[in-house]
Amino acid sequence: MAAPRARTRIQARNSEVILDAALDVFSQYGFRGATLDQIAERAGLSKPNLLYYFPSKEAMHVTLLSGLLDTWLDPLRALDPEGEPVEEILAYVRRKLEMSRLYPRESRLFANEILQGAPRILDMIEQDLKALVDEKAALIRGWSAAGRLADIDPYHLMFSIWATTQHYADFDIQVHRVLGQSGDAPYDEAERFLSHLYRAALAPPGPGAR
Amino acid sequence: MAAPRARTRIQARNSEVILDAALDVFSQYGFRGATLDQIAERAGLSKPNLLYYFPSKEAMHVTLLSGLLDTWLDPLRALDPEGEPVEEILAYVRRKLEMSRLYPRESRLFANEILQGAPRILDMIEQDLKALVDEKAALIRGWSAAGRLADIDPYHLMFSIWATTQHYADFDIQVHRVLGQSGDAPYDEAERFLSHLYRAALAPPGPGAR
DNA sequence: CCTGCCGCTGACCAATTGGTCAAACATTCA
DNA sequence: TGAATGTTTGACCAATTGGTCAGCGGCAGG
Repeated sequence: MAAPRARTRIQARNSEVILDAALDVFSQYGFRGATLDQIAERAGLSKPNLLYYFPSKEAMHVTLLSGLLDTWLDPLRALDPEGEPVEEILAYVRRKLEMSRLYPRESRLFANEILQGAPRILDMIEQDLKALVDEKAALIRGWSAAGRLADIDPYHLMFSIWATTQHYADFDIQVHRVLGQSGDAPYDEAERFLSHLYRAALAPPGPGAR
Repeated sequence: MAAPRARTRIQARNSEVILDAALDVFSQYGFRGATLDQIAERAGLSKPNLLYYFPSKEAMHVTLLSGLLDTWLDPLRALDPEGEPVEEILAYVRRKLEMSRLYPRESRLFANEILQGAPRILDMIEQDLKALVDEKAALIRGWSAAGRLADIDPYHLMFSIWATTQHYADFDIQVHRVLGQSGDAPYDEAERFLSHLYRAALAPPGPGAR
């Protein structure tokens, strides 16, 4: 998911191995709780070797985070002003849920960063994220005003979509234990549930609503 | 919120001061990322003094967590089988949102623990939490079967309620930055939004639905 | 006023932390 | 093949970590 700079084959491979291991550890323990020894062990490399590829622990963390927010927002960017409002938002929910299913570690890395006060991505949140959200919020408000969507707060709609979809990645242990299931089964159920939830809440108050 | 054992006045006061400081630090950095020095500084006590009241860092964490899950489930326990289904669930959402507003640190402590794999509360989740959720899920299914509630998966309904309400505590930095607001204002908007969301999704398919 | 316990602390400890470095080893390419 | 370049590591370092301990102060009850 992250694409490190690399000049040689070995650099490309090892940078990736390191970032993958770092993602494992950072996403579980957060930046402060992670140790280079843990990352080194999981990467199958020596600690000094990690520091041959990255100048510091923080550099690994920044590398992981910097690419993340961008990828994370792709599903929202894809919200199409030309599409049918309810279906567009439902498709967004599905894309977001798919992100949680495919990239749970990235979701947890992000959650950990926010929980710790977002020290390294506060700027990005206030700039890029806010700008995109404002844009899409205006779009959704337009849909509502045109009667093509229920009259709903677009910001809190997005918060709820983020919360419900990321929940399956961030709290997956709880989800699996409560359901007594394992694997990806919860995601299929979640998709059906969330489709119902948002379809019902977003349906426009048609002139002669059935 | 937590009630430490205490024999003398000083013990009662200092135990509470320590747990309050520990909650600050643990909820932000997680168990591994938290340090006794941080807790000591925030509590205004010396590090050895902390360890006079608690035998170890882990003991503080366990003390905080042990009381937490119980309190955390109170809103769900209060779901009344005798009540009107839709209003009962909406009241549950409001209680849960109120918990996030009043106890955001506790919410984050819990989130951190789950993110790290719930090493200290997995048992509680599989026992107490699962039992309560199963019970209430059966109740909700009954309501649906009786046509008093939409036919909806009760487990994922609860997941979505947890996710959306706790989001305002766990991701509050993001929420505030995106909204460009501060203080409790988001909570009032959230209550209106979530009421609409769940009312729409839970409304039973009445025989002659209006 | 003295005795005894509770509360508190400075000094200390071993283990772990992120990070350095010189030297050894491997690869590439002329 | 050999020199230059790229890769790896053991040994090491200072700082920080969670935790110990002997002793000191202060308050309470006799």
